[in-house]
Formats: sequence, C-alpha cells, structure tokens
Amino acid sequence: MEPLAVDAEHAVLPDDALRSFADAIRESAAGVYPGTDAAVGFEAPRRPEFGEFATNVAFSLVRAARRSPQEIAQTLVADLRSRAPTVAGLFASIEPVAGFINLRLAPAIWQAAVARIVRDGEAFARASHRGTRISLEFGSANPTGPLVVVQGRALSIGDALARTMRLRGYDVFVEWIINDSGAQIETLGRSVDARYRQLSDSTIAFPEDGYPGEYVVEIARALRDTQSERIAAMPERERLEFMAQFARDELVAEQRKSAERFGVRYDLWQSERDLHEKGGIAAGIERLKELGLTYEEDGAIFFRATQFGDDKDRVLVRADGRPTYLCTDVAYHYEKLRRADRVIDILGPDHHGYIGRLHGLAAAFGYPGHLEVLIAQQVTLMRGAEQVSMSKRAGQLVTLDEVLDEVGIDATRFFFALLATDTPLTFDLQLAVEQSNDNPVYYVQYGHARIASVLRKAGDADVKAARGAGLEALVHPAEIALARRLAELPNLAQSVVEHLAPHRLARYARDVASDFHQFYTECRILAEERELRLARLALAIAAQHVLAISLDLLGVTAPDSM
RNA sequence: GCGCCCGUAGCGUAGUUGGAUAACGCGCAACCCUCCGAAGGUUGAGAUCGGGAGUUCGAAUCUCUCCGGGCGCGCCA
Repeated sequence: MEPLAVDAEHAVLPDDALRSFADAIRESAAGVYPGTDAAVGFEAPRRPEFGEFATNVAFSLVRAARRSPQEIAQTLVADLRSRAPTVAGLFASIEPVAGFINLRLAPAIWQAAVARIVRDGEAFARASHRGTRISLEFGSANPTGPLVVVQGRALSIGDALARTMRLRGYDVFVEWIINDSGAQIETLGRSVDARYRQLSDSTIAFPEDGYPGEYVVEIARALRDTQSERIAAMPERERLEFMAQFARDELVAEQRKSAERFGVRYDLWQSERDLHEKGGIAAGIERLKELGLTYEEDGAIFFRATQFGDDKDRVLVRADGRPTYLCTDVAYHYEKLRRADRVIDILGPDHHGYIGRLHGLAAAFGYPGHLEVLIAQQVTLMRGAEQVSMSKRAGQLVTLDEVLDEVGIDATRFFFALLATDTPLTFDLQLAVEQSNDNPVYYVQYGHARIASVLRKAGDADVKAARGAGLEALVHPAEIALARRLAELPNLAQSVVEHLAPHRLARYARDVASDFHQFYTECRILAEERELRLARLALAIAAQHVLAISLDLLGVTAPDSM
C-alpha cells in the first residue's frame, strides 16, 4: 500500500476516504450477498466511543440477506479488509458494533485536512461556480416608516444565506421590493400633510388611519424648511401626491441606509410603481389569462386559486381597475420564476397565511417547487427582565437603527441568526451588550482574538514555518476533534443553502470556538519541541480561518484583539 | 369552522434523508491559572422528547388522534 500523502496538493481528505470506503463496502456487499442493493450512508455518532463516522449499511441488507445486522456488518468488514487493504488503511479503526460499522480515520487524513485549510486560507469551503440561479428576496417593507426590529431579523438571515450561497458557487440575486403602489402611500401622504399643517395650526386633526410615528413629523419639518413656497402654491390633490412621493423617497433612502449600515447588500431595489409603469404587472396577468386561470365576475378579474389548494378564488383586479396586492406578487413572481432556478422569499410573521397562495402561483405558472417561502418569526425585545414596548399602532416603534446604536452590529446580527428562522426570538438588549460568557457573540470572537494573540506571541518566523510544516505530530484527541470540526465547514455551508438554515452557521461558529478553547486548554500550542509547536500553530491558523469565514458569512467581524 | 407553525432538563433552544445510552447554552453544585488572553477549561445533578395509538429491526423525527399555545383566513398591504 502506498504511504498516505499529507501534503495539501495530493492529500486524501476525509470525504475522499469515506467515498472510497462506501465504494469498497458496496463491492463487498455485491460479492457476498449477490443481487442485493446496499445503501451506504454516513452519520456522525453522538457518542465518541462509536467513532468519528458510522454507517448503517448492514441494516439496509437485513431483509435481502436474511442475516442479522451484526453478522452482516462483521462479514462486510472482514471482506473489505481482505479485498481492499488500501481502503482499510485509511482508517485507524473499523469496528462492527451492534450492526453499525464504526469508523475512525487515520490521523494522517485529519492532518491532511488541516494542511488543506491552511493552504486555502480565506478561500476554504469555497465551491466552484455551478450555474444555478437563485433569486432571494427579503426585508421588503412598506416605505411608510423606518426599518424595525423584525425586519432586522429578516435582513440578518437573508444576508447570511446570500453570502453562503455565493461561497458555494450559486448565482444569487438579492432583491428588495418597495411596496409603493398601494393605498398605504396615499395614507402616508395624508399623514405628512396633517403634520405639516399642524406645524402652523395645532388644532388640525390627524387622520385616524394615519402613521403616528415621530418620523412623520420630521418629514413635515423638512418639507417646511425646504419646500414651503412650492407647497403653498399647490392645489390639495397635487400637494398630497407631492408629499407622499417626498416621504416615500425619504423613507426608502433611510431604509437603504439602515440596511447598508447593517452590512446587507442588495442587487436590486425594485419599485412596484415602476413595475406597473413598465408593464410588468400586465404581463403576469396576461400569462394567467393565457393559461385559462382567470375569469371575470362582478367586473373584477379573479385568479382560480382553488385549483391550487386555496379555499377561495382571489381577486387580481378590482371592478374599478385597481390591482390588488396579490396582483403585484403574481407579476413579480412570474418574472422571478422565469429568470431563476430557485426563488426564495423571506416574509414577516404576518404573512403566514400567504405561503400557500404563493406556492399555488408557482404551480400555476408551471414552476411547482421552484418557490420557497421562509417566515422570519417575531422578535420580542427585552431589556433585562423588562419587555420593551413596540406597538406599531401607538407609534412606539423600535427601529433597527436604535438597536444598532445600543448594542452594535455584531451582536445584533449574531443573535438574529442564532435560532432557526421559524422560531420566535427573544432578544435581550442588556445581554447583547454584556461582555460576559453569557454572550455567545463574545465567546466566538474571543476565540478568534485568542488565536491572533498566540500567533503574535509565536512570532512571524514560526507562523511562516508552520504554514508548510509537517503535521504528523497532531494526534491528541483534542487536536483531532478540532481538525474534524474544521473540516466540516464545506458540508455545513452546503447544508445551510440546501435547508435554508443559516442558524447552523452561528451554532457551528460556537462549536468551533468551543473545540478550539478545549484544544488550547489541553495542548500547549507554543510547545518547546519545534515540530509539535509548528504543527499546533498550523492547527491554530486553520481554526482562525474557519472562525473568520463563519463569522463573515454571518456579517460579524472577527477581531484580532478585544 | 378551515389552513399553517410550534409543544424536547428550571429557562432558552438544536436535532440532515428515521439509527445505538436524546445534544448545546444559561442557571445550579464542585473544581482548574509558577506556563500561550480565566471573555477560558473540567466534572456533577437535571428529560417518561405534550398524551395515546400505528408503521418499522429501530421513531423526538413518518401516519392518525386528542390536549395545549401561536399565527393566518378582506376586492388591506
């Protein structure tokens, strides 16, 4: 058998070893139990004594082979050892236990994985371009106020997904839809107008359905300071329209600024009004008509939603010719479905009942399963034990910017990404600023800073030497455990994309930090003996890269000191 | 009433396509710095995975049913 290569260029990596094992075991199964179909899958057992990986292949053969799982597992392992000693040599142990086959990789494989990470650096886990187009929409809010906390959660989740998708080679197109064509814009105009007139006459009544927030007053003041002469000359109708447009532009600009401050990048801010004016809305309706999925009743145009599981058909265009909210979504999704292989919407918790309708739309257009909808669940703000009030109706908004002012971008992004998207979140502002071990953000960042500190202490010469050093000295359980964790990143990132589960990134980052801290405690990195010292430095460098990549995917900084 | 989501340790949660004695953090108890950052580490106590039935060699995970909680059911957006 050939000696195992440990250099990063021609190394056998953990995934390669598992693939070889799967192939070999399938051959064994085909030989020993002709006519059977072995399914070889791997999992990471919970208990360390069950090895680093385990396969349940024997269970899949029980019926066809008419043997006990344990007997099958033993037979397969014996056969593999004699027929494929090279493959067996990739493993430190191969044990049939209770029908499972428990595996432990040879240390050289883990050492090779570390060498690969050190070599790839920031590019580790990056996948080559694969040509799959993904449209990702999130955050989209009515342009009638500043961004609030729940939207911050959608931004955090959506941006982490977008970054991870780019890392894994997908063509991601990130979009925000500005809902600027409905009645709420007109309401916004009336709200601003009332505040404007109140500036000179405090007895003027504020509309009952108006937006009560203080920001409306600020917009009115801005108008008075810069546009009062123009406004004075306008007839009421023109004035209301002008104010609505002015406020919309102000608020969209403010929303964009908040998103950018939060570190979120968009490729497109799509105005609904523009979509209407450019005929995009009409195109979507036309398509539905061609497909025979619309009909007219009482002067309105209906979508046959019941054909796709909805309880009733839905109005697209009212009798007076005004399109509904759904109508815009019809058009927009038709457009997105045509240009992307996978269309993803992240919506707020109040859109729960809307999911089925959107799926129905995708099916109607001939793209069943191409549209995925995520609901970013509610955020409850706490300050210690006290709940922070945020009633929209009373105008008590807590804006994203206010939260960022209070606790910073890193903590906010990390906390928002920490739980599964559809799990309601309680965000404690007091905890988020605490620089204590209750705070998971600091725990992870501390890991990164601690490594940086060790590398500084080691000195440039050793750090440089470590990058090309042999890693045979890495055999301690804490070293292997850390190496194993680091090597998971590519598969983990891939699972984040496939399951739309960015919270796994945050949890993974915490696990990496935890494994590093344990390694740090048990193994002195700056050991006397040079070979060991360089090998451990290389492992620390690899851990630093993985932490930096994970944090970057979450939009969180990786400090060298704190 | 119909539809969707959720019930996992005192609290907050994770749990890929079903796998072995159910995991992580906080909190609680007891420990660890003559040495690389103690913002760290180790150990312990703590769970009939809401109840019941079914499918399976095997269920927190799939099916049915009941209980408890949240949300959605406009020619609003």
